[in-house]
Amino acid sequence: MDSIARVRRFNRIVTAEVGALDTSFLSRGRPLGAARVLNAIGRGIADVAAIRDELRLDSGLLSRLLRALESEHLIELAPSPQDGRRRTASLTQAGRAEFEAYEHLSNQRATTLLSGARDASPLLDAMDTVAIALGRDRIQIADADPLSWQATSCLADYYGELNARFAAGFDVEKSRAPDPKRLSRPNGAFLIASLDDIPVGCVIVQALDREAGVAEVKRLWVSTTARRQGLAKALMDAAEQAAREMGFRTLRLDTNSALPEAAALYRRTGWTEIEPFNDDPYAEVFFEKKLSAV
Amino acid sequence: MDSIARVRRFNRIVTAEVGALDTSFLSRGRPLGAARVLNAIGRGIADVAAIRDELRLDSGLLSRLLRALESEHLIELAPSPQDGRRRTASLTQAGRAEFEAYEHLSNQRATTLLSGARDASPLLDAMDTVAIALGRDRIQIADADPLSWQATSCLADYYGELNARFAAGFDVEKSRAPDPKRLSRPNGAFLIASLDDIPVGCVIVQALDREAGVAEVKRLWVSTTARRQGLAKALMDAAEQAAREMGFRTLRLDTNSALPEAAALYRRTGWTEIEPFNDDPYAEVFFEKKLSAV
DNA sequence: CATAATATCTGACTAAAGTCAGGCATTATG
DNA sequence: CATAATGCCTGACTTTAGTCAGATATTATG
Repeated sequence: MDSIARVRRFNRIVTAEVGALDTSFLSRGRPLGAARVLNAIGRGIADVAAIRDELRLDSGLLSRLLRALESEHLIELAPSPQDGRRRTASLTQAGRAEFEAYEHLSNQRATTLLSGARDASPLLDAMDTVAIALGRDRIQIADADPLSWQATSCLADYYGELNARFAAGFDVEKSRAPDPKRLSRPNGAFLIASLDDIPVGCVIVQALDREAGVAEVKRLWVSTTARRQGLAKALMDAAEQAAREMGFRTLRLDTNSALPEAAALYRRTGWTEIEPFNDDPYAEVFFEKKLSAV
Repeated sequence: MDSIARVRRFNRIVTAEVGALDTSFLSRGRPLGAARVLNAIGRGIADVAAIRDELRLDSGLLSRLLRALESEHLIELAPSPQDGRRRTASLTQAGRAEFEAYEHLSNQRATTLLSGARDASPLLDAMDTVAIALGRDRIQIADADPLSWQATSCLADYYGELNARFAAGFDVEKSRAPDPKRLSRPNGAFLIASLDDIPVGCVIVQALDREAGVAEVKRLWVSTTARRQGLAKALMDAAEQAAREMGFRTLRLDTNSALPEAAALYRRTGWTEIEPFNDDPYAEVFFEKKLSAV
């Protein structure tokens, strides 16, 4: 079937649905513009310039919207302490309550949408796939706390996938699990790719031999909903960059033949196969890459 | 991860994308409202009341938008022949060209959107899944021409799935393929469930023994992107209804143990297992259902 | 310290969208 | 056939969104 027709059907149907989203923004008797500004402030966007940037509003228009919210006693405006020309907006108590009311409406809408399906998870996966494909350009890779929920959730998904892919399953206990304490710079890093705070992939860099300048790359994972977009490559590039920044000159990694696309990526990007450098029961193939200078 | 957060991320990202859709509607220097009306008329929505209904416009507002399009010589308005109070809109030649220009922009946008992905098909499947879940209530089941592209595409997908599911594959040639000539009422029917003209499932009813009032149900198929929403049940209900309307009192069908969810549905909905009634090589289990009166 | 640059606000606009009470034909109904 | 109902139109509004040229206050810079 024609793929353009499919995209357009998607647009048509989702436009109608998103129109309903606007009504939830309108249902509290406030114009859309004012509701959007209140929302941005509630989400922590405080500087007037930042709001203008986020919502792409004209300076004059935003000024008036802010005054309207101020006269409703929902927000307060104060000059920025750093720069007296700038102004910073914050929610009053009433404003916080109003913001929460909008949040509640949005959550309700999301719940209603899911409640129709007998099993929501294929729908959620499909939504993730679409959102990630459309928001591709906004995916950011950054250092993360290895104990954060984002990191934990990435690892859980990674282990789940290995368990499904390996003929004999995967048991974290048998594997050389990364030590959170060794995952902060300059000894290592837990890098997470995320879209709007939701993780879509990760990779770990961890010192193997500090003196020799050797580090190891582990836990390269990309969400099933974010694949085929070059994200694994971007994560590996970020890992190499992080390793260079921490002063490592050589990277090593091990992998398993049940993950052929990973090995293909390594071979494609300058890694060469080497002799085993550990006795991890799940490690079958070993790679090394010499890093060029920063 | 929190499913509500996932739905809201989807909404956020898709809203931005759909905003871009508006710009394509605006890029021809016509207000959005007028462009939407032109579009509706181009899509065949002719009656003024129908346009009002489709676009949820106020009678006065639409009247003005129509006049604006008329003064641009893009549309013509004429009283309806059936009812002199009603008016019917149609595109002039210039209007048709303008409509096509909008169509071209929309198609281009769809193409751009797809061009980012290395492999568009997971994205397209995800879009279908989302669109079908959101448009669930608008799915309609109707008789179709067995030679139409919709019917052909349903059967092709059905055969493809059997081929993937059966250990030994599936060869249409070996199966008792339905005869298009026997698929029009009162001898049979090819029912298709579709959303916005795009097929999402099908089922066939075909006479087995006219005198005895026995018909057969075949080719029950639901698109992978439309499953778990009760569509198979709706198609079977429609098939039973069609059979009743054509005067059949008994329905039979055969199925294969590689399709356990189908057999489960039949058992759940009043079908009972019977002795084989044909020698189709792919038929392993046979069912029958007596139809109650209309 | 004068001047330029920056950040926001104000006033005076316009365009687009939407609302609503009536008006005028046309059609349905007792 | 008179009356009611229907379908659309008109005029007179309001609200929302958006634009833009200054005004004002503050901060940076030579």
